[in-house]
Amino acid sequence: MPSSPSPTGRVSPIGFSVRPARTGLARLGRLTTPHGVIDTPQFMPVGTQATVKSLTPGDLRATGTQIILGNTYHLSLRPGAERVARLGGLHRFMAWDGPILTDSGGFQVFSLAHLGTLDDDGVTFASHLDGSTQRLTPERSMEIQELLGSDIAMAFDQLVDPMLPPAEVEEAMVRTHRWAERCLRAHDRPDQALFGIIQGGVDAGMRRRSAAEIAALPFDGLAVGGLSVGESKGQMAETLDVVADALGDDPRARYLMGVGSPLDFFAGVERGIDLFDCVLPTRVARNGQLWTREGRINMRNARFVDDPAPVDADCSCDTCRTFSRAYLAHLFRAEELLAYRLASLHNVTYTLDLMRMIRAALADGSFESLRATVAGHYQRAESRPVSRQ
RNA sequence: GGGUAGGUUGAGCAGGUGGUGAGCUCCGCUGACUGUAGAUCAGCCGUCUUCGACUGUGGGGGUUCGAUUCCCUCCCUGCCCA
Repeated sequence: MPSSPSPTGRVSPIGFSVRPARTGLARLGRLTTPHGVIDTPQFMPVGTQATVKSLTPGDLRATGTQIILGNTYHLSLRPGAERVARLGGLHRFMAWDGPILTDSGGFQVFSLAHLGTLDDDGVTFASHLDGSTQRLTPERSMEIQELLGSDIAMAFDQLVDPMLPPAEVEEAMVRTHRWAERCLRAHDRPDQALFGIIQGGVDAGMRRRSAAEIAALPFDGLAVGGLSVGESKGQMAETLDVVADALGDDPRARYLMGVGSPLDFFAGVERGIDLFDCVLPTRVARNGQLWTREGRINMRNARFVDDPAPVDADCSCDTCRTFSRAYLAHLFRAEELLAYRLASLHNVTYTLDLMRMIRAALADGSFESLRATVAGHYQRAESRPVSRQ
C-alpha cells in the first residue's frame, strides 16, 4: 500500500494523499511511510544525534510525535553510519519505531562552513569532534542515509546566506541542482523515500527556477530549504508564495525545512506546506523558554519562583499536569537535569498540539480565527513590559 | 590576656610598599535562539542626570598638597599560646 507512482514514474515507498483545505493554498493530507502514517500539516521534532534531546521515545509518543528528524552529518561522525547499520538501523538503535526523516548534512555545510571547503564535487571539512578530515558528497550522503535506514532521506544540498551577492546564491543553487541529480542516481534503497530541496535564496526568479528544476526530478517529496536563516518574515512569505506558484498542483508532499516558531506554521500552512521541522521548541526549552497559551515565558524569570500555577493550564502534557511554574523555576536555577526534560516535553507537546489544532481548523474553516488567537498570545508576550517593578 | 594573620562592591577573591582599586569568578537580573559544534550565548550586576560622572579598601583620628598605602586608636574574624 505505501507504493504509489510519482509524477515521473518512479515507484515511491511512501504514499501521500492530500486534499485542499479552504484556506489559501493550505491542504490536509496523510503521508504513509514504512514506519507509520503522518497527518499533515505536521511538525517533526529534531533528534540530531539519534535522540530528541532529553526525551525518550515514550515521551515522544506522549507528545503526539508522529515523525522525527535525524542527521547524516552527526551520526556519520558518531557513532558512525556503518555501526548504526550493524546494530539494526536507526529505528532499532534509538528504539523509535515511528517514521524518521534524515537530513543530508547540507545544513552543516552552511552552519559549519568555517570548518570546511566546498567544491563542485562535495565538501571537505574538519570534524567538529576531533578535527579529523571528513568528506561528504551527494553519493556519500545517500550511502549514509541508506545505512541509517530512515523512511525519508534528503538530497544533499548547499544553502547559503540569502543576503550574499546574487551570483553566490545562484552558484549554490546550481550546485544544489547538480547534486540533486547525483543523489537520485546514487540512491537505491527501495524502502526509503528521497526528497529534493529547492534553493535560490530570497530571489523570486531563482526560487522559481529552482522549484521548476527540482520538481522536474523524480523525487518522492519536495522541500524548501535555505529559509529562516536571517531573512525577514516578509521575505520568507514572499519566497513561499513564489515556490507555491511554481509548484502549482504538484501532488507531492512539501516540506519547509528548519521552520519554525508558532506563527511561522500559519505562514507556511497557508502557502501549501505539509511538513515542518525545527530545533526551536527543544532548544529554547533547554534555555528556559516555554511556549504557552499566554505567550512565551522564561522560567528563569524571578516572577515565577513563587508561582504555583502550571506552565500552561490548558496543556495536557505531564509537565503541566504535574508540576508548578515555581518548581520548574527552581529546577532551572539549580540546573537540575529534569528541568530540560520537563521543558522539552512541554514545548514539543505544545507544538504538536498546535499542529493538531491547525489541522482541525483547516477542516472546519477556522484557520484565521486560530491564527488570530495564537498571534494574540505572542503579541501579548512581546508587549509585556520588560521590567515590572 | 599575649601573639599572629586578616577585614576590598550579595558571596569568594585579585590588586594595591603616598598620586590610575568598579578587575575576576559565582550568585542575581534580563534578553536571544528557526534542516542543533548550543542544558548555549549575550548584556547588566555600588550610585547617578549612564558615549560620562560620582562614591567606595572595617570605624574614628593623625601626618600629607594628596592616604587603600604611613602613624595612633577602637571594633570584628581566623589561628596559636596562656
